[in-house]
Amino acid sequence: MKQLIKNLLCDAVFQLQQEGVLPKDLKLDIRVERGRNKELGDFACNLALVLSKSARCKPRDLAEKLVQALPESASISRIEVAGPGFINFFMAPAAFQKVILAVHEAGEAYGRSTIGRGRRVQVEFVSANPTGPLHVGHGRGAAYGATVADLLVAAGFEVHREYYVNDAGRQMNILATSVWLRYLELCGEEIIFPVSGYRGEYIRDIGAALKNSHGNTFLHAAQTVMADLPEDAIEEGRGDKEAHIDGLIQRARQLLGEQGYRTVFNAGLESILGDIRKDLEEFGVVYEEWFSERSLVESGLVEKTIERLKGCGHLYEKEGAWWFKSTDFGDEKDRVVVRDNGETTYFASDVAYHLDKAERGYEKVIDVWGADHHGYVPRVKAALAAMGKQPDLLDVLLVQFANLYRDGKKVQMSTRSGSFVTLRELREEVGKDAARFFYVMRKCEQHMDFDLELAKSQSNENPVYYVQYAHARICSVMRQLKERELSWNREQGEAHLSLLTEAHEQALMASLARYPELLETAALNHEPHQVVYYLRDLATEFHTYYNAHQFIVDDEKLRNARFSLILAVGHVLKNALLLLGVSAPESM
RNA sequence: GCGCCCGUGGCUCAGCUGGAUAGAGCGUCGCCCUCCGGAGGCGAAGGUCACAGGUUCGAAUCCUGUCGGGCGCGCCA
Repeated sequence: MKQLIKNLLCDAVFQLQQEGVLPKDLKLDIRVERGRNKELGDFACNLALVLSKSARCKPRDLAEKLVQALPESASISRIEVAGPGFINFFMAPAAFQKVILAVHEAGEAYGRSTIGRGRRVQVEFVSANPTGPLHVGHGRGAAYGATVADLLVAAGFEVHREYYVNDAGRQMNILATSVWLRYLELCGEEIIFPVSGYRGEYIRDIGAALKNSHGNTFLHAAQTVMADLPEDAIEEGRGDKEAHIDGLIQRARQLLGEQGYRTVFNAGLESILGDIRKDLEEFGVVYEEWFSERSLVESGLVEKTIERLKGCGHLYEKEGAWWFKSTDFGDEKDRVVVRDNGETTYFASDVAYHLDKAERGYEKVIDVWGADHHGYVPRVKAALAAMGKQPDLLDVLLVQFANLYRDGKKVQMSTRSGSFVTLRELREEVGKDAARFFYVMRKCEQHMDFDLELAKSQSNENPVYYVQYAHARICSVMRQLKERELSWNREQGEAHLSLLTEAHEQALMASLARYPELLETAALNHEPHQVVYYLRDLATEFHTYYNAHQFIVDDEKLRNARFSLILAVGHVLKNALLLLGVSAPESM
């Protein structure tokens, strides 16, 4: 409908250009908007205000001329000039009625578009270190990233969802060592667990599994393990916990050998990654690819990338380390890629990873990161630029933290004390539907307060239930129809849509017509929250209609027409809910 | 100190990329089924859009500054 109006306006502008009212060299960007309220029409256009300068006449006068020049259209019943020079369009009722046909025709595909024209987009999200279970902070990134990806699919893009697995580097070695130490404990050794180790209960479980599968293969006496290590910082102001843990890692490698160490390491990695995978799957989040950092290192791609940067003269050596001159590309300081001990940094892997992404031929690469990583954006873009890639290829979407509230009080969380709420616990407490819905309710750059009580409450305060209830209610009415031994006659209903003249019915049809546009903007702007707001609006309009009118009426034609409408509403509610990863129950 | 994000009714947030009287939900108050699920609906009260300038026909929206909150500024990942 928008497009129709745009076309008409385009014709009008062309005609005025012929008449010399408007200059010929216009850069046209015709914007058609939905009217704020019924009196201002269904659509409005500010074209006259925008063009008044180049036409050298008052906006209102130009608006009148444009209206005169507009071709006739059966879809439009009335056109008005209002306010400072807006052109308001009132659609003919029949134009909205067609929407119902479109919904039934397209079914689950209604609202989807081809605007993406099959262009390939990569979306990387969550990518949490596999050193422990996902917590509620990751949950928001998961829900947001998954929904953005699904929205892009709905908009006709070809989407590649990816999880970057940080399975290389120091943190993973700390994990492997932690697992080994717990294993040793289970073998009866007395271990003083390092301050910097991973202390979660799940590490013990992995250690136990390791003992089950490998017996005493990795057993070494505690004295041997702990001998001559830098002192740990168990007490305040003494020792060096970092040096201690690094010493332990070295010791593990020594005593276990390459083979054995790898086995312990993989036991930890696979267990935790498997858990994360399952967790996300249960959350309705799936990936095309789990991309391993280790594979990047082992394939030599990291090294190649460093050589490439060196070759371009973007690296220099200082104090034994190799630095990337990211300040040449807008970063605030240069970054180390190879440490003085010869190891490459996490950043080096990430540069290689993003180079790889850039060379895979995506139209767009989207990274969803926690907002605490925002300082990281300039250096990655700098690296892309240095390697001759378009930095704009990469869009980094930063997701702010979510604070949990219980009984009006903030739930304190800290990784250090291990007192963080996991995503799994959240799902178990409030359910997948509420969690997915609540997470995308706010735009991503907005700090979010996640009210646990509200998410759990089965009442009108809970927006998830409110929307789901609308869907269930429609299904219920349908069941009711059958109980009265009636059925919906689609053909008759669609033949008599002109009977839908009530204001509530008009409003619903207008909302259904708006859905495709909504999906499009939500997808292109990466704004799932738009869908949430739309859902609530549509549900409200339906509930209002429900309270005001009977659907199961004696007049057969009207009844079928009304069912055509509410079933269309049901379809759209379901489509939108599923897009958010929320179920659309038939009864509650 | 520097950088990024945020600041809209008591609370939580929208506001369609500069438009016509700033909107929802919750909470508060008052109403509505002998009728398809009251997990619903209708109505009322409640706002200097943090503050001060600027850009223009027009600013909650763009620019500058101030104040307040969050986050980040490692040869950690």
